[in-house]
Amino acid sequence: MVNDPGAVDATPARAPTIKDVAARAGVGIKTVSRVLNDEPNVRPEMRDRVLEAMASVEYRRNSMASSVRRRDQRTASIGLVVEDLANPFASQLTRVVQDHALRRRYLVLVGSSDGVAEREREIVGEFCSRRVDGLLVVPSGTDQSYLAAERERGTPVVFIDRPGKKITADAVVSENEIGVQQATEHLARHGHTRIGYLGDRQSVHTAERRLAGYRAAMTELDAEPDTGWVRTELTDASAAYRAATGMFQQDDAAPTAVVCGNNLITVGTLHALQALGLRETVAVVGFDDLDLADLLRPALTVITQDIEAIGERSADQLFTRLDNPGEEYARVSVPVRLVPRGSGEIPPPPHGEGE
Amino acid sequence: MVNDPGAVDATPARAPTIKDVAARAGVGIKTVSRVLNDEPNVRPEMRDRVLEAMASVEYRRNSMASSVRRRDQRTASIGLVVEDLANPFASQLTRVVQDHALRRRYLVLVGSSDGVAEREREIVGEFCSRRVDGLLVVPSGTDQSYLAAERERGTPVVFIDRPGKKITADAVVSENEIGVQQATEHLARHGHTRIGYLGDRQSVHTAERRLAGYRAAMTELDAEPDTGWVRTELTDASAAYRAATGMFQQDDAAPTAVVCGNNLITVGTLHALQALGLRETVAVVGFDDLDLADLLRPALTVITQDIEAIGERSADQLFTRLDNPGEEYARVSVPVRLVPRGSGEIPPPPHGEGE
DNA sequence: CGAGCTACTGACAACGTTGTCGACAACGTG
DNA sequence: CACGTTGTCGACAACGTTGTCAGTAGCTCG
Repeated sequence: MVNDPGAVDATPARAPTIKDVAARAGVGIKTVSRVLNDEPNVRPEMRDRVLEAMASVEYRRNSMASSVRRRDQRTASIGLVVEDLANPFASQLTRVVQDHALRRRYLVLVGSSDGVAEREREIVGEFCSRRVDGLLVVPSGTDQSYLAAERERGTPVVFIDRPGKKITADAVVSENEIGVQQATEHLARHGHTRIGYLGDRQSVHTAERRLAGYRAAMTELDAEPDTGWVRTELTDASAAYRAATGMFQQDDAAPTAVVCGNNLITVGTLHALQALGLRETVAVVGFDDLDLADLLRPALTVITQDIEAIGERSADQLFTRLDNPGEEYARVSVPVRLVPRGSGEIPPPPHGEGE
Repeated sequence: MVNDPGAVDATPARAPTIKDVAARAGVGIKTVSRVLNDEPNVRPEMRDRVLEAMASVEYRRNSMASSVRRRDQRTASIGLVVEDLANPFASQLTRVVQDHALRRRYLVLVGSSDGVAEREREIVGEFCSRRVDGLLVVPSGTDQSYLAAERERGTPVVFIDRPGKKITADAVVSENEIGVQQATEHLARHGHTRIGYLGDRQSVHTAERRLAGYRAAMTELDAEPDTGWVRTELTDASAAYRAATGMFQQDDAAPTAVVCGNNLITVGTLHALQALGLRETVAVVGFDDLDLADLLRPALTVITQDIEAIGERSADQLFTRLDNPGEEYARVSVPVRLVPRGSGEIPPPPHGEGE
């Protein structure tokens, strides 16, 4: 079918190379290369001839070939592995990282692991095969030791959102524990003692820290939580919906306030409260902001992570490590912020408390 | 495997090549290459030796070098240019495209143009310099003719969300006009005749189509809209907030329902209605879904784009064009869907209509 | 005038891979 | 046995670029 004689294919569809440019400008290929890389010792007249030739054939450097040949093999790209790019946290993070990388003329490759360890490895493998200069990873699963091999071969790694397991490396994390602790104390300050917590799988580092924050606050308040007030292992909104429904249907023992461990859980919980007609009765603080949080009634009180800072710090960390590899590994903590909007300031019902 | 923390610098941080693998396996480099590419005519015994050698040095193919040498220069990557990756529409689209690309073992590079034509060109240039096999572009500005050059050199282009200007090419777009027309008719069916419209810049193709849908519906309803009922050129939520505030403060001439041309405008409008205490009085239909739309009260009625379909169709379109370049350019229309949730079903106030 | 510099230029090797081709062995066929 | 065929393998060239180095011209300096 390719041998169709009728096919009009005058253009060989081949991209021009420095050879073409050199021929057209009547110079050697090295001179073209020099102009391309802004190297010194090129007569301005020559430079102009080359630039003109480049423009006339619409030359585009082949950066593949370039980085194969380069001494340092640098590709001016970094890889970012997130859980799910469709999640606002991930996409905003990606955007921030891209902007910071772009400032140094770096490109960012992104992949979604869906929280599956094997996918994470595949994506990392793919990135390394493209010889990214560094990796930013939101780690999943129980073992990131495989990254040590990549690091030894010259690809530094910075973990984001939670530290990698079975490996020491740079990490940029939010102050999860402090955030949830503050949220719980915030509810307590508004009169609550019966405070519940809904969280993700304890195997996820952030979830574990957040629950710890809740526990710390409760202990400090001398309010030993009822076992029915804490539910974990909630992996999505519908699981949270069911858990919240169960929690608030306990007639006598239901909490009067609840902290939600992440935004999916917040959404599920709000739906549950809506269905039970308790939206204006039960106080809610969510972890992670939501787009329309301030349009809800009552508007949603949240603990927000500083995504801007997380992205910036992790990109910076990676670039400094690229520049000087020998340094000690650092763990960077990024503060979180409580944003009161209404739902977290609902007082407990006036009638006497049980327990 | 190697748990020796004392062994430092045995490896000079150089990634192993097929040469290393070949030496270790005691075979020629070509045989390694054959194993790598699953080419036939390799004795199973040889294959095993090579695979073992690869594993023992943790070999990772250098796909840069590979695509430089390959006959077709294919890099197994495509470039996607969106307006802003932090926007849910863009990030969901990216996710869908990535999933579809991954199925064919393609990687997706993403860039945010911020709607700036020059940024778009820069990103496209960067992608082409990395020799992506194809481009998916949400076009900005008034001229995409520069892409013709890339196409002639073998990089096909598919436009998403709106067609490129000053160039004919494949495009995958939503049925914007029909969507807004249906939204307007939906409001009319619920008794409204005084229906307003808030839209983005008319220079944006989708915004232009959407306003056309509104106009078509209004004409069909014999309801010539008051000039105060249509505001365009709203570029962000705060502009929409001001426009909506102005629109609904016209005591006598205010509309009883409004269609919002995109999700930023919807957010601004909802804030304005909230501030004016009209949330439960004025009917609202938004274009594009919002994360918490169903948690609002009244829940938000929207026209949603089928992002899944858009991503899938555009990826498919690009891949078919990669496989057989000669085809006619196609414009694919993806249907939109009206999701009634409450805010679009609010009836007009009972007292007599003006006009 | 020659020696020694500096600025400039291009021929050529090299990067890690894939494409081409020829060598060689094992096989079936006549 | 001669012969072609098939399967297997590696030496080498080539991709588009950058690194090395030698060469040339023009200059200064003694």
